[in-house]
Amino acid sequence: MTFIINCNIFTPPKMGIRMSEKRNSTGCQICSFRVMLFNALEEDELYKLNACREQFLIRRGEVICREGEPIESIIYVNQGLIKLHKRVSETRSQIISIARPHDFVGLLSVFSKTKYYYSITAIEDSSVCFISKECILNEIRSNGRFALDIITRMSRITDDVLESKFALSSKNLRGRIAHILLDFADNIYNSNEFRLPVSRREIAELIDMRTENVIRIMSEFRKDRLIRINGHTVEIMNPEMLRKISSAG
Amino acid sequence: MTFIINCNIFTPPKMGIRMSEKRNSTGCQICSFRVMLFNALEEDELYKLNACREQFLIRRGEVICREGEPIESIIYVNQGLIKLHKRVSETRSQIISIARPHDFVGLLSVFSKTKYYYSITAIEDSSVCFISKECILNEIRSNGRFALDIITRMSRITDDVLESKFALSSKNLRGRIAHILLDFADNIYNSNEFRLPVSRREIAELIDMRTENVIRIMSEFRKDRLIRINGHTVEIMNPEMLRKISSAG
DNA sequence: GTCATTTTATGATAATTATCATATCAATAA
DNA sequence: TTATTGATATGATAATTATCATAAAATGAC
Repeated sequence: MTFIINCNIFTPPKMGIRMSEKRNSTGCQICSFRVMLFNALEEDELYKLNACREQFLIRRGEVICREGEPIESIIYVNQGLIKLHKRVSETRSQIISIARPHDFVGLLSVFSKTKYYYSITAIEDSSVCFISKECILNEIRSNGRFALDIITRMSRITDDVLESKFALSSKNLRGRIAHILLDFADNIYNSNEFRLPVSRREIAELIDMRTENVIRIMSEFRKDRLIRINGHTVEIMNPEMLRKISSAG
Repeated sequence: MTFIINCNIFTPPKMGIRMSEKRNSTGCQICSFRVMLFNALEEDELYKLNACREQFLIRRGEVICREGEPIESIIYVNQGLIKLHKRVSETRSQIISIARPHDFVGLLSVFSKTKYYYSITAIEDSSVCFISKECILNEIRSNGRFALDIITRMSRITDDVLESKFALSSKNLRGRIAHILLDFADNIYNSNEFRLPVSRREIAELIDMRTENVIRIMSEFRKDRLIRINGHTVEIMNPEMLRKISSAG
């Protein structure tokens, strides 16, 4: 519990699960983070890093870390979706990215900065691991294979954010909506039917649009039978056309 | 010369300078890349990495690497300015970033990808060092302090690109011009008077605008006495107002 | 279940930005 | 030096997007 004090987790009662059996093979199986590290670490290194790790259940809407807070952990998503977001003005925010299962939460700036320049909030009920940044830095210093693995994995996250951002900036509004719907379908849910985890406002914040226009264009897509909307569930009916709209954008 | 074959450098005659005296202290002084590494490497590691390095003079406008080419080097700028750019359509390109002296050229994707997803071109006559990616990866594997240094330095570049991109996307057109002029003044030239190294079209590609609007707004800023333009030289006459325009964006 | 707040939906209007057109100037190559 | 191309400049118009307004539906707290 030593590092968790510096991160504001609000909901009492805390539903944290302390991994009390550090060598328990049952724990080993259910924790994808541990599995992920398996290749780059020796058993004792795995043990050492695991000792710096805490796993928590986070409720939908809970703020995990706020902009300006010191970065003392690397956060990994076992389950759920997490948004990185930044306030732009009194009334506007941007969502930088959505971290999905088996992603690290955050960008590589966690290594070059001491404070978060964004906030982190759970979009849906999630299970995350907090790993002490200091422990990771120590491991990097003494294990180059681990260093490379971390660079590769975390740079992939940052790359995706960057590529998506550049792609979106050359699209018109319809192209952006098409892009984000296809992203959800192809990269998060692997299905053309999914429960949209974010509101129209959050979509707007993710793709740099006004909420009204998100609402409007999704209605239009529904009217044109490109998608079907039933409550929070969206089904893509015409993926080819959506792809065309996205790339023409 | 073994790794340079895989990167298209076109201009004959090649003005490359081969660092023939690998332990020559004169060479050590003029190469900022070598100075940069000093803290993280032992002498023999420095020697080893230096053996994988080639320094070149690149002419303004020369393409250093093209989108789709394999990534086999890490590129470092000793002198000059280098743009990372990507074609969006037949007629449109985006400039991802401009690398300045003492920067690495490229993003952290060089570690997670095998091919460049952007092209690299010299904006002005430049001196760059190509360091074999394989050598760097080997060094990372065996030297955690170096790994950490590389992560930190290269992630800073990627961070800057990301932060700038997000900042720009919430600004209007005037705010973007103000932002980029201040960026040149504060972060590249450290002076309110500088020779603009890029055309209006390139500025447009850098900040997601149409060329005509870049021209128009710079003319307007000149008419309003916020800047003075004389040939390629720009002088910021009213930095406070530019800052206000940039943040109001 | 009630109530307050937020979200979704739609219409109208205003502002911003892109596109098209024309002309002049500057840079480059032969 | 000359011809060509690209860059800069400006005007007019069209398209896109934001903003403002109103209303209905959904959500969350008590």
